Amino acid sequence: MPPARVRFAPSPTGALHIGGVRTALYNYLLAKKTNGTMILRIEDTDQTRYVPGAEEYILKSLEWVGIKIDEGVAQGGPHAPYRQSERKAIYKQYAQKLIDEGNAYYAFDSEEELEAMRNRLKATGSTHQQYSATTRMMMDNSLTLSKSEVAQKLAAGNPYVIRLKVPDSEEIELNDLIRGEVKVHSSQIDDKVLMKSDGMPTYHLANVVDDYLMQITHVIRGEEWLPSAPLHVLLYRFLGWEKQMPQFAHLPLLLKPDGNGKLSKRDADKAGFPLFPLNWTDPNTGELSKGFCESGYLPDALINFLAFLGWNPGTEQEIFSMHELIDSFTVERIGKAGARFDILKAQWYNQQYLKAKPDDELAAYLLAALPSNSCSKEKAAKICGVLKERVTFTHDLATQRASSLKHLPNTIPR
RNA sequence: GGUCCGUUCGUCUAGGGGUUAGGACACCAGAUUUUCAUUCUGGUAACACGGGUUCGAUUCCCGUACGGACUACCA
Repeated sequence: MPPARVRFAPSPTGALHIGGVRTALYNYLLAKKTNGTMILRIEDTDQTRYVPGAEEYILKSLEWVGIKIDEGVAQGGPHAPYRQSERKAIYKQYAQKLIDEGNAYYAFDSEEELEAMRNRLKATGSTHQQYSATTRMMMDNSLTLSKSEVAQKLAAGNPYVIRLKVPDSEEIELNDLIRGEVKVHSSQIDDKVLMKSDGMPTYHLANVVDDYLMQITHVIRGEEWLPSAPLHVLLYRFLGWEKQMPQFAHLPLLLKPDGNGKLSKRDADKAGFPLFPLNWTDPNTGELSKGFCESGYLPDALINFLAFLGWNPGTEQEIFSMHELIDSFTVERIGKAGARFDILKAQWYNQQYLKAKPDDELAAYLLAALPSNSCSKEKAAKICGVLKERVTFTHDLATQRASSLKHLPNTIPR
């Protein structure tokens, strides 16, 4: 397989969800498997949702779990900048091209007008209330306005968005590596906003432009993007990039441990397990969310557990180092169905990894929990050597000490 | 509501037209361990339902049910 160029493209709106870590992991595994490149791109086109510190948090989290970035905001690369807010001019240019070639148009409708349109449609019993081929000619845009009216509005600085002109009747097909052929009729897709009135692109435009420019070969992302994938196919076509279009792989979602639905912060809190790699304090609410790291999980155990949520090697081996994962990974073996998040299994993995760790490595965890200089390195390693058989979390090394030690042979230091 | 996606033990999953449907977590029982933990052995437990196709379907096709995602100037 030729070297893959893949990207993980989170938006800095808060802590990195564990599902995002898995998405990053699968991307990383494919990159390393093919001797390819792992790219980190920050999708910060929504200024209203920007959360300070989130980008640094994402970087630190990926580093902690052992996902190394080849190109990205921190290390740069041939396609810099890797932050979308710094690439505004690029998107504008392609949006213009789409307009010039008749594949996109200016729309001046206010929020109230859009709302009114939806209500009107709803009243007639229409199944979907969309800005689309059936409604666009009733709206305030460069398709309905004369050339001079449009020029005038533009010159006057009236707020506008740029919308994609979706063909009214056409079957759009795409081949997903996980799901096979997926077909969607263009009448089901609305005239998505490509450029917002603040001059920023939406995800749809930015993602297609960047993936093309950065020569991405595989787009591995969450299933929530599957419905809009045909729209992206349309964009590749209109931009003349169909031949360079990356291959798509839409990952099944991580589900709640009990019942159904997307795994959320709330479920994690309820069940008493972390949902983020590292501790995260929301800068707005001041609320602290626990991380796997601070909860006593080892990064390689977490990775092993996560890899197996939706993927398996087809053998009966359960314990895989990152290196082994890279060796045996293929996108073809990713499952189609969502996987429930079973924290008990994560704990089992953690215990297995803890047991397998060298004593002196474990000693660092114990020492960190003890008052400084209260215990020598050698002594700590010895204690860990005995304790590691009976603990699940790194912090158990310190807390289990007193209660367990009295049952142990006298040969080890107290 | 509409569109799309999905469905094998409680959970993660292997498998695939003819199998005792395999493994792991969890659970239960026993053994080892001066208690606990570890370890070992064994056990309970699954092809959502209905129609086709076929000599034969859990596996292929079509429906149904159920679940999920999407349906923003959010990603």
